[in-house]
Amino acid sequence: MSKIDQSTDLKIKEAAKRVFLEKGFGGTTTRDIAEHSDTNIALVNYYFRSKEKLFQEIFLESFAETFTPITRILNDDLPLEAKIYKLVDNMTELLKRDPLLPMFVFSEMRSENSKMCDLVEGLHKQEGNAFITQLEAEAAKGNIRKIDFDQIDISIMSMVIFPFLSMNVIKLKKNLTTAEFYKLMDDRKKHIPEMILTYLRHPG
Amino acid sequence: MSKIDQSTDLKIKEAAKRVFLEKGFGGTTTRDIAEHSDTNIALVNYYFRSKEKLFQEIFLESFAETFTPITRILNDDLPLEAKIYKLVDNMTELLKRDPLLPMFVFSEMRSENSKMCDLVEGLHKQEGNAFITQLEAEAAKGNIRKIDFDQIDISIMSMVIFPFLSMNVIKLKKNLTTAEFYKLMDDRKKHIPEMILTYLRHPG
DNA sequence: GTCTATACGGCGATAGAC
DNA sequence: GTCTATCGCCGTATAGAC
Repeated sequence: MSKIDQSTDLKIKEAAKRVFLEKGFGGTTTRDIAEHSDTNIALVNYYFRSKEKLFQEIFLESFAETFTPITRILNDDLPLEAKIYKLVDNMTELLKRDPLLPMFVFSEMRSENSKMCDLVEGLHKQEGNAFITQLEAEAAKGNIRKIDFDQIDISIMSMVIFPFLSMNVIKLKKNLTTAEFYKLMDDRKKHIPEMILTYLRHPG
Repeated sequence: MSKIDQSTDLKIKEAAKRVFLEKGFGGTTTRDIAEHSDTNIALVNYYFRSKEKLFQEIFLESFAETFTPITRILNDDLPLEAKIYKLVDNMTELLKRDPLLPMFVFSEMRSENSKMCDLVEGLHKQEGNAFITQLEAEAAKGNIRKIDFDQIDISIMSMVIFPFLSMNVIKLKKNLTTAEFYKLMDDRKKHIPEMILTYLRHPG
């Protein structure tokens, strides 16, 4: 289907996603969405009943879009080293395509009593974490040091995702163009796994 | 000065900061601020002329509050290992006191053409980075491996700050209370420097 | 399904009394 | 400096014609 004559509801949803990702729920108006989708306010409400409903739909999709690839790779049947390289590579590519995605998700979950927290809570009640299990198995075999592997989990996600959240600060501080920033992110595909693996393999 | 009878402008500013940090600019109303400061809308506008002006004042202070401690420690005259430990420790304590600070700063700078980006740009035009210089000196002496040290800079900040940005997601995923989460953050005061130093000292 | 017109409330901001 | 009352605008949402 061509981008021009796609169905109205899809046109609205895609425009809404763009605007919500940039400005968040509070900063976005239904008028914004109507204009960006080349429709009008009445149509937005016709298809999605309210700004709130439209937002929730997009938020949940964005949340899944952010975390499904991670979960999938973490549960893949791959040797530790390959898994870490693959995880960092895939996540980085995802974030390069959609750099505003994590800021959108996290900033809408900033408040502990945010509706989004409740919304997400229903989704994934501990869908298991094969990665932690795998690390523990390697540690039992004596291949890596034995530590609290939640820290490793958190550290990998931090090093991959945070630079995109703080993209504008980094660009200002280090005086980078967008292209240079992305180059730096590409270099991290080697840097991050090397750091993690060096640490894990080094005797505690 | 007691918290009860502090000056009106301060009362408003502190309340505004609390509300802005939780809900951002778009999610906050002048009425919110008036209620939380136990005053009224007229007074808010009397002291700060507009919601926008009040916000900018608070944003700039929050930005400084976030990055001044970092810059100060990075420019301290300390051996590498001690500097990294101190940096991680101080930052973690700052974030435990004020966990919403980084989300506030980064989410208001999410858009490349955000007014906040321009505002910040005027502040610190490359105030020098003694930390990178120090790393390069150590590398020249052969004490640590020679790499792009911007990556180290970014990785440390990521590992310290990101967990607080994603606090609510982590708490959901790992089923943690706030106290347990903070305990995890305390443990990172050892984990992060160990990871960084192990990597740096390991021959490339 | 799509549009125009409009209802209705909440928003930021100010006027004017005290 | 502080308050009440109010203005004018813009937000979401809907009614009703086509």
